[in-house]
Amino acid sequence: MGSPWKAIADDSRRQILLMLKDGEKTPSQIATHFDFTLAALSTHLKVLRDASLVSERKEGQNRFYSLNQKQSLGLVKFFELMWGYKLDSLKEYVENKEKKKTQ
Amino acid sequence: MGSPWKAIADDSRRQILLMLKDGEKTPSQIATHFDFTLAALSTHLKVLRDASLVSERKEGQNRFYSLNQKQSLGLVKFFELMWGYKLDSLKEYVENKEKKKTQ
DNA sequence: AAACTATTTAAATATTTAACTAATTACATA
DNA sequence: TATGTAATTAGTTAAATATTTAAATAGTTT
Repeated sequence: MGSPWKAIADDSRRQILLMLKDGEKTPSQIATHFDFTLAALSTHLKVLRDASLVSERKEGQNRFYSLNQKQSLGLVKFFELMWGYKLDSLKEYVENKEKKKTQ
Repeated sequence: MGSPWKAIADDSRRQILLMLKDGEKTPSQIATHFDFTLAALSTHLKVLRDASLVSERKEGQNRFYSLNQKQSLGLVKFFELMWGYKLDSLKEYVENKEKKKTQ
């Protein structure tokens, strides 16, 4: 499996992930938002797939890509680890954001 | 400022960050845990510094590096964004972990 | 001041990565 | 079956990155 950290390090690939948060999309749909070729996008999708950050579903001549949330949750584990298993910082951060939202 | 995503994409640099979670360390101390040279470590630290993931404190002939938590919290914002501002997944994840800890 | 210690910076090299064009695969439809 | 469409794979090139050795900087000690 490819490194999810390397996968997520690229600006375009992070944009792709954000693009998928509202539901699955085909490479052609995603490609319209970028300047580079479909071939380049295809390689980006491969990197994300190899890192298990996205899943691919085939339907006829189309392929649908969607977020694979589990793997990205795994990345948060690192931050958790970095903050000493305490989780306090992360939790406070999350709850703070939540307050802001409901204000 | 350098990209914190690129900074954190490297395995060695993530290890360095974890090494710092218990408190500040000098480059020489950190270097003992790696196979590469002190010069290589110095460049890794520069990348982390440029990404504001660590801070440097000078004292005599030593330099002490420490975690800069604020910036790494910023990275979590991306995951939050990816999960649709809902925060539910992240929150559930955090609380789940917390439960496990106290079990 | 000379020698030593801690660390960074510079220059060179090797590896990895991102992008392109062109070719290929796979499916759909006329 | 020929043509079109969707997407990937291959081969190439250019740029970025990681590492090394050697030199430089800065502070300490004798």
